[in-house]
Amino acid sequence: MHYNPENIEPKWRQHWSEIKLYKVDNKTSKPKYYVLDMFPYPSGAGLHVGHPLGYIASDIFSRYKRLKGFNVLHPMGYDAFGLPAEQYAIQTGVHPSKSTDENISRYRSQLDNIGFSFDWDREVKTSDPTYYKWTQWIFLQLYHHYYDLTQNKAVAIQDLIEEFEKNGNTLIQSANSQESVFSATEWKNMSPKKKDDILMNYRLAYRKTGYVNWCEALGTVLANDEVKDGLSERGGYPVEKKAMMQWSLRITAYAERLLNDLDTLQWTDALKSMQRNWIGRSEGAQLFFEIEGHDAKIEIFTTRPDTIFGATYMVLAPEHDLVSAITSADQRDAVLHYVEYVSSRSDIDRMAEVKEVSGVFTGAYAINPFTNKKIPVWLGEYVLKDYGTGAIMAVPSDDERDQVFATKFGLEIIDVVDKSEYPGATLHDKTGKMINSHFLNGMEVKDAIQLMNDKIQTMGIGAKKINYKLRDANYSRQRYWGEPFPIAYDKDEVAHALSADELPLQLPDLENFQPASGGKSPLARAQNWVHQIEGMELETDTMPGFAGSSWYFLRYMDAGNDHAFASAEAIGYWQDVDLYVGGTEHAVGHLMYSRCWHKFLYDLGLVPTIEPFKKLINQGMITAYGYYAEYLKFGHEDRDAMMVGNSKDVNTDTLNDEGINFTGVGSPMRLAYVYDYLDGQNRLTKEKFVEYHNAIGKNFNVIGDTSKYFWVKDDNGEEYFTVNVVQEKMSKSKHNVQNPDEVVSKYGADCFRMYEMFLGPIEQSKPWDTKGIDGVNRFLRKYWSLFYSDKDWSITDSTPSAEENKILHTTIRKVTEDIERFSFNTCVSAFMMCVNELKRLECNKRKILEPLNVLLAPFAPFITEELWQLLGHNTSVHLATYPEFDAAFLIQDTVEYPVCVNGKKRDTVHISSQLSQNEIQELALTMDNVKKYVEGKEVQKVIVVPGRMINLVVKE
RNA sequence: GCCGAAGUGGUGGAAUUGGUAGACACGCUGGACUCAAAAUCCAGUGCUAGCAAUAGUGUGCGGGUUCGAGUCCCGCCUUCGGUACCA
Repeated sequence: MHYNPENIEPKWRQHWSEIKLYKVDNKTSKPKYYVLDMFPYPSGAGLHVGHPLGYIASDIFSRYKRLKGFNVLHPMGYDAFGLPAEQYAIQTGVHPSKSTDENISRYRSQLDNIGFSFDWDREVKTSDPTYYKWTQWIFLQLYHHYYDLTQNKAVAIQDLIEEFEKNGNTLIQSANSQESVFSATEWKNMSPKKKDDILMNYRLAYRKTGYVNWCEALGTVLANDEVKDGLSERGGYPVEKKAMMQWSLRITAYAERLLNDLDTLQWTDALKSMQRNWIGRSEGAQLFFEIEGHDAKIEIFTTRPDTIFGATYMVLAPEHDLVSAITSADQRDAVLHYVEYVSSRSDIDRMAEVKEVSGVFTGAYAINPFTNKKIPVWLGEYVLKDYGTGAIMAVPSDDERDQVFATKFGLEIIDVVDKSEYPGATLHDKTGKMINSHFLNGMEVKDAIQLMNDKIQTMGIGAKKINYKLRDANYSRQRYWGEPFPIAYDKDEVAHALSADELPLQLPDLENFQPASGGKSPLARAQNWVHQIEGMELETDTMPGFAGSSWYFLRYMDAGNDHAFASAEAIGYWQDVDLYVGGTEHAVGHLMYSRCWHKFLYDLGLVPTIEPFKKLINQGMITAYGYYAEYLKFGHEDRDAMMVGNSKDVNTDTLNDEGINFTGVGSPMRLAYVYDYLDGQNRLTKEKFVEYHNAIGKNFNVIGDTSKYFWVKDDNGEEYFTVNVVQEKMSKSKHNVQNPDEVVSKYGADCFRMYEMFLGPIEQSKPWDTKGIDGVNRFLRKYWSLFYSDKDWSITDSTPSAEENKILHTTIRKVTEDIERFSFNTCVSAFMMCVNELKRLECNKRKILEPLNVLLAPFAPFITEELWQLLGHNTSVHLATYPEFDAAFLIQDTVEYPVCVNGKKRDTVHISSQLSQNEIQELALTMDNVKKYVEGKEVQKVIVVPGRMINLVVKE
């Protein structure tokens, strides 16, 4: 019998599903282990070969843990709310729930095909009302709580109201955005609207003004993703920042805990440092500057109060609240113009721009509280509204960006730190001696900072403060396909929460998914839905993508529960995620939000752990090759202005002779599926281009008219242009999605699984290529042939030789170690070496092959199950016991040593492992090849690394 | 710009703690089997020179530490991910 996955795999797939082999119980005496994959967004392109990379790794680990005797929770579900389904609905009229369900069923069949050990009874779908009921419920808890800094946890808003009734807000220590102070009496006399406004400033889920990308021409709010260079990606219309009342989550209340608890996690240092930098804690001083002729003060935050004598101007973010109030009449036009310009710029553009700074003078002057000098107040796009206070004191002598700004606009620069005693120190280093700074002169920077902090406090112009780069999360989206807020507003715009028994608040059915007028969510079109509560209007915005994904790992513990997001018993048993596998693209966003929600639920006593994900592995992306031809621009009346070719090929001298100017490069043109038409140097010849265009290119908007292209002639007179090959994300729009089904139908799921692992380290990104898959396929057939010689079953019960045992136990050790460190590619190599060697020995012994079969089962679940049954078992190999490693089989009596002279290998020698270092040394010196290099020279030193190598240090 | 990661043969990659660079595969070359092909098996394969033994050289670039550096340090380059409304 020959290995034939087409026969084996469907049979076991069906059998395992029938007997619910992977069903997991919440009650068992076994130790628990929770392995989680980041759940996918079910896109219309289907699952591509990149998705399963992490799933296969986690599946191998889950199966390994099961064989080791753990009760393993390994679930899967769908992050089903999202923008693409809504856009598809706008284009086609197909309801997002319908397209999402279709995509999900496709994903499901693709996942099933690969043989994962998911317990599908625990599947979750974030867009399911039985799921988002609990997303809404958690939102309500956030709404009903504030963060108490004395207890350092979330506390019920009711307690806060009682405190206000007793003391106003004079005593309470909390995370808030309330600016004014009020007494108990004042509180009691406030209108319900006023009370609601104040409570909003304390709630963990609260409303404030936020900025969105507004596209007037499309009448809609755009995601950052949909904006390119200040224009909408669709249509190329102008986009500007627009202020809107938005829900926010007060994640900043948890900043300190999010930072400190990173230390308890087994995550990579890279990931932790990304999170630390994202939180961006800095200690400094809050400081108020008076403005000449105005009552308002400018609040700034600085980590360098010591440099205040060098603060020669101030910069406000163009969106700063004070801008319109302080702008002088003669600067008004310039300021308005500048604010309009900046509103078209993304935060990334604003931060990334270093060469060309921009700014405008407001006409106002602030007073430097220490020099009492008038300093001009400018606007600059490099100051962001949401970072710090949205205003800075600029010290051009000690900050690079301030320096560039001051130089450009001719602003005064005063040196305040002398770094001459610290050669090599940069502006970023907090070192040096203070100069030109009155009472600070001669002090070290560190001491000066401390002194200034105290001084600011005693002068009453500010205070020591800790600032975080982390910002409160914007939680509103003007979209249809997301969780509705369980919030209704009365006629005074006072927010009222729905009660828990009114949940889920379901999405209304719609036929038109276009945004409603004024950039409102499509929900505003469902007027009956909006007004379903007498005298109230429901919130029409929906929650963002991260809402449902911030707690889904808890739902898997008890997926069907209708009384709680999960029962206390289930959560008590499963506790937290032991191993989380997912992409680095989620390194900050999703992981930060999940950690925050988890800590909030911890404060409420609903989860027992302070962190949700103990250990985390980042899987790399599988990318695809993309092929591009550059658009070249020419200036010549006889030719079209745009041609396609490659700027590398353009000889500008020749062009100029012909009277054609090469004027630059436009955005490149994608040549989908062009691979088969390229030659070895990635050149596309004119002849091949025509073939390509007729067969494929014309379907992908590739221009067919060859005269529009810039052709280069090679020595043989062949005309061509060069195609650039790049690695890029797989996506439907790029037509580069590789479907795993195709690979599975050709080679089988076992082969697909092992090949994905064989491609390389799990955490590395790599392009998809099936070039090497034959090697894995050969391995599986070779493995099968150990059990079958030709047609006949050949397993015997005879006793294994020492060599056979050594091969087996070497493999057990290697594979086990490598699974534990998530190095699955080297596991596959180890299996290959093992099978190569057993094949060489014609080994067909049960005592070797049976344990090997269990060892291989997590990687190749189908072939091992088939062979397990043929070996005479009547329960699944996946319920077997992991083979034990026995070191006794690996004892070696000789060791092979490389012998090096001055670090270069000159010979190797086999030495008994019993020999002493001295004996080894003497032996090495007698070797012919060594003598050659040592002769006539002085041997200064002999280094023997036991079991590793011998090095002779020789001097001329 | 800022934060994080990666860069090793023609290709994917291995080298776990500073100790034989290129394991395991793909591809390629030659051979066996075959009427032929597929499959399978055997041998070779970093680069340069040489019939060969062998020598030199070699882990993105430039320096450094060390008996010894792919691995550690300093300075760069390129690519990828994130940058707060893609998921």
